[in-house]
Amino acid sequence: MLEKTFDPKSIEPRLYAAWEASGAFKPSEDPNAESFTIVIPPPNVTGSLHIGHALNNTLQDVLTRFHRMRGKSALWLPGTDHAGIATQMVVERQLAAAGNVGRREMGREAFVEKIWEWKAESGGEIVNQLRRLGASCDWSRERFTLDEGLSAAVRKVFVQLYKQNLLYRDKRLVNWDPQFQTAISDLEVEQKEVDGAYWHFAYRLADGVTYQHPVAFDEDGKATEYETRDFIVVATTRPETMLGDTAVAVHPSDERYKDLVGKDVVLPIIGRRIPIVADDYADPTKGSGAVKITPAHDFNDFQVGKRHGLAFIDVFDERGSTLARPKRWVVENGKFEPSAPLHELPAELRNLDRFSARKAIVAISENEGWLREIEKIRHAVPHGDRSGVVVEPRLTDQWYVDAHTLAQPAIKAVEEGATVFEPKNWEKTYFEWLRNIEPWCVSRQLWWGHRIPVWYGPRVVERTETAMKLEHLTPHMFVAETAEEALAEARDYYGDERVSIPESGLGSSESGGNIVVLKQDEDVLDTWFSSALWPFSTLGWPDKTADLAKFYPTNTLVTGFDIIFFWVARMMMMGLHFMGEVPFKQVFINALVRDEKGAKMSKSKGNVMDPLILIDELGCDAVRFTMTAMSGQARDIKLSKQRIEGYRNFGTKLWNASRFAQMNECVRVEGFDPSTVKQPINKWIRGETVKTVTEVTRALEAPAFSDAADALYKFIWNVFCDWYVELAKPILNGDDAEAKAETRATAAWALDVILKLLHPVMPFITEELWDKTAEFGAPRTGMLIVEKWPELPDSWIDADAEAEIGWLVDAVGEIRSLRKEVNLPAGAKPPLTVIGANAETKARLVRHRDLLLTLARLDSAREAEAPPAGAVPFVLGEATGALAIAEFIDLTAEKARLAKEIAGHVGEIEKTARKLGNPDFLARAKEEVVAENRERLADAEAAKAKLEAALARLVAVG
RNA sequence: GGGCGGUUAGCUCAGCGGUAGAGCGUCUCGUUUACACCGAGAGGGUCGGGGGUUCGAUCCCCUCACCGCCCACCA
Repeated sequence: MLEKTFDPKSIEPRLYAAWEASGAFKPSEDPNAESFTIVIPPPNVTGSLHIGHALNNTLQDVLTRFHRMRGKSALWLPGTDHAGIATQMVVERQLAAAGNVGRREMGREAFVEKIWEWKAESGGEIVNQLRRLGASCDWSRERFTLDEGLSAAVRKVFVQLYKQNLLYRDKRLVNWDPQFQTAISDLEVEQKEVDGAYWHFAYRLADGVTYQHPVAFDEDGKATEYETRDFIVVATTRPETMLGDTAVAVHPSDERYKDLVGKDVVLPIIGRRIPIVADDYADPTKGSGAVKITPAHDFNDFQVGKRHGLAFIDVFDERGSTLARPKRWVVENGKFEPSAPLHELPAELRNLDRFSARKAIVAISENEGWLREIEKIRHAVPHGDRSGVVVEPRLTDQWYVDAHTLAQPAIKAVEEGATVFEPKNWEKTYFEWLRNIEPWCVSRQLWWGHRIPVWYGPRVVERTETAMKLEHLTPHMFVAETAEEALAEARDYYGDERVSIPESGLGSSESGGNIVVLKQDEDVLDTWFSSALWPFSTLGWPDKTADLAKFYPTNTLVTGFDIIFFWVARMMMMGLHFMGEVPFKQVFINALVRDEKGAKMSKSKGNVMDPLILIDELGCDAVRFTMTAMSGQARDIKLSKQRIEGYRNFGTKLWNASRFAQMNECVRVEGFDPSTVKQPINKWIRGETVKTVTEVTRALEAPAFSDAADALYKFIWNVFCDWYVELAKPILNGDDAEAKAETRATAAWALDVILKLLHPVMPFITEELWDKTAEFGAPRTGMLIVEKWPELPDSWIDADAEAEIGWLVDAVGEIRSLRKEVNLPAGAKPPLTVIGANAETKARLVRHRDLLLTLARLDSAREAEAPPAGAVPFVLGEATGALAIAEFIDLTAEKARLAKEIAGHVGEIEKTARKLGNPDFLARAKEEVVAENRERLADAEAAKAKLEAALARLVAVG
């Protein structure tokens, strides 16, 4: 016998182990089976399962289990992401906490080794947590983005893109994170509103130049008063960069400064002369109309600097602290050339962090009298999304991917429907970003990641037969998939064997024996560079593997909208470029889980709900059902524990229905054919089951997860438990052996279908019941996880049975409702009389007398010509039902009840009649709608007549 | 500044052209041997405001208000 409740805690680990051991998670080898593939959005190795993962992975598992049961060769490919910055950060923090020396003191090799150690110890945590969620991933295919295979794929992609001119090295401004001391991409920059100010500075004009500047205006905005100025006012939000100013720009059409273009100003503090240039970038309506230009510290100024051939002066080091000697570049022939710094910073401004430098410069400006005004403002300032510190635009050499070129096929594929987003409106977001895409900076100055496969050696500038002249300042690059290949290329380039790569142990290590020593690029690649290859690198690319042939392109990608740019778009670009086919046919965008107040869950807010704790408390199935039910198409999900409890109860309900079946010997009958059943309730539940199979199948195909959850919930609870089980009781307790046997078999059959349909969403409880119910009846041939998905014929829906059971359900409902309204004690069992019944109703009354008596708690049910005295009437189809409850009736209350009900019908009659009286409605509305309204009117009138007759009798008696 | 969502019962959300739905919560009743993690019943909404299209609008269009998110920019 089943226990009274389901105990998830003891069952989940056992079943999961059994599934895994059975090989059920592996795709079937059946060569005729169509494939169904999902690649997991690889969680960070540092991560632990949060509620967003729970949602995302539940949906993937529902799909995988569904398609597996449908006979597909279903592969859900799992893995984790090395997550460059995040992991490096975590390990660095741990080392510090353990009192270790810092990463720099430790050195690159030792530090990376530490990370690997850490990964081996605790990196797999999230993978075990996915198991707790019931994820039916094929763990034998698990991948990690830094695996040798995936690393080879990364190198191949890098080299190919380079050779195709789609990847290049360039010096330009990047978003620099001074905390991590690395470049980051545009996407990793977050704009945050902060309090700031415009500092208005007066820069003195050189050579004693003066001009007339308007200071008062009339109503039309015309200047009425001028003052003579020997300075020009510029405003800035970043005073600390002024030491790198190389110009002041004014708009070419700005009358105020027309005569100053071409003149110089003297940069305060330093005393350096910088030109006033005319450039459209300067906006005459903003500030003073003149803007200081710092080409090495601002993206707009960078462009201005290039247009005017200005020098680029970088005043900060990699930490964002002031340099003693600012670095200076000039552009020659379109290339940045280092150039000698023109000056040093005054001693008191050296080696200050950005924020101290700002304070110091503002203080100086105030003391020296060139600070004109401080205007407080609130403005958006770029921050590193990981570090949270203010990002610094910085002039560095980095590797860039020509995203614009790669984006075009990715745009086209979605336009043409090769890949479809669900919900579709996310395509707009996708297009918007891809159509305005900027070059993608893929190099990172980190240690944890894929090392850039580029080696540098000196450039040959002159070659004679006996000697060559080498130049080291602008090195030659050897871009190759391996050190060996780079070495070979280099030997070819130098025409000499005496080349080595010491860190790879390649080439002669004899000191002095080499004429050239190559050095590999220090940087690593953006984590998303390797993630972009995920759908094919995990399947074995660049090798032409069987997996790749079978499982690419994948079917559905399930992910959050927050990584459409980071990941989805980039996989599209890389997949199309290297595979020639989209990486997935459908992108299902799931919502973001928020707390019950709608706030994003975050550790700092302390509102996180830990899915593992919820699984412990309420069971995995309950959490999964909640995720499935709430994954509608809204943008965010507000999760509350109560909701999960509700679905835990749902599981218990099913458990108890099975228990009921067991107690009543509803065991599976081998070879049972539902099409042969005779009992109306069995025909009816058979049809309801078919409808549910159809609906759940449709919903999971779409996928429309919440529709599936909804259909399952309603069928199992409101149809099977609330009605079928109740309707079956009299037969199961009765003497009709044949009907009893049929009902037992039908109940067992329907439950089996339920278990199958519910399995993708609630795998544990269904598998457990599948197993337990096999202890009786016919044995199972295998586990539910690999059971065939039900396919039932529509012909099993029986309209007559449906109508008949519908009538019964209505009758019971009417009587129950009535009993409450007249406050009939629960124990009272009045007789029911039905007046004016047609032949069918009379027959039903006989057939279902037992059920009516039980479910509506009646003493008797019979058909009669006239109602007994003191009976309370209700409408029952074409007939009138009456409960003889004279002793309980409050005559006044009963009159009021009838009057209220009649009024309801009158209202409806008026409304419907008005509609039907409208010639336009009759002429233009659809026929069915008109017919429906006519019927509604007739029904309402009939009901009203019956109740009026009853009321008349009541008045006569009273 | 550009874009995308949202505004429906106390709460969380479905519905998206033909008489307003669910779950939870609330209220009433219930020892009917599957289940109190239950059963039965009830109450509760001028579907954010205003226009328009239509025979008919919660649903389509316009507009306003508020809330949320994304992108871009601001010397």
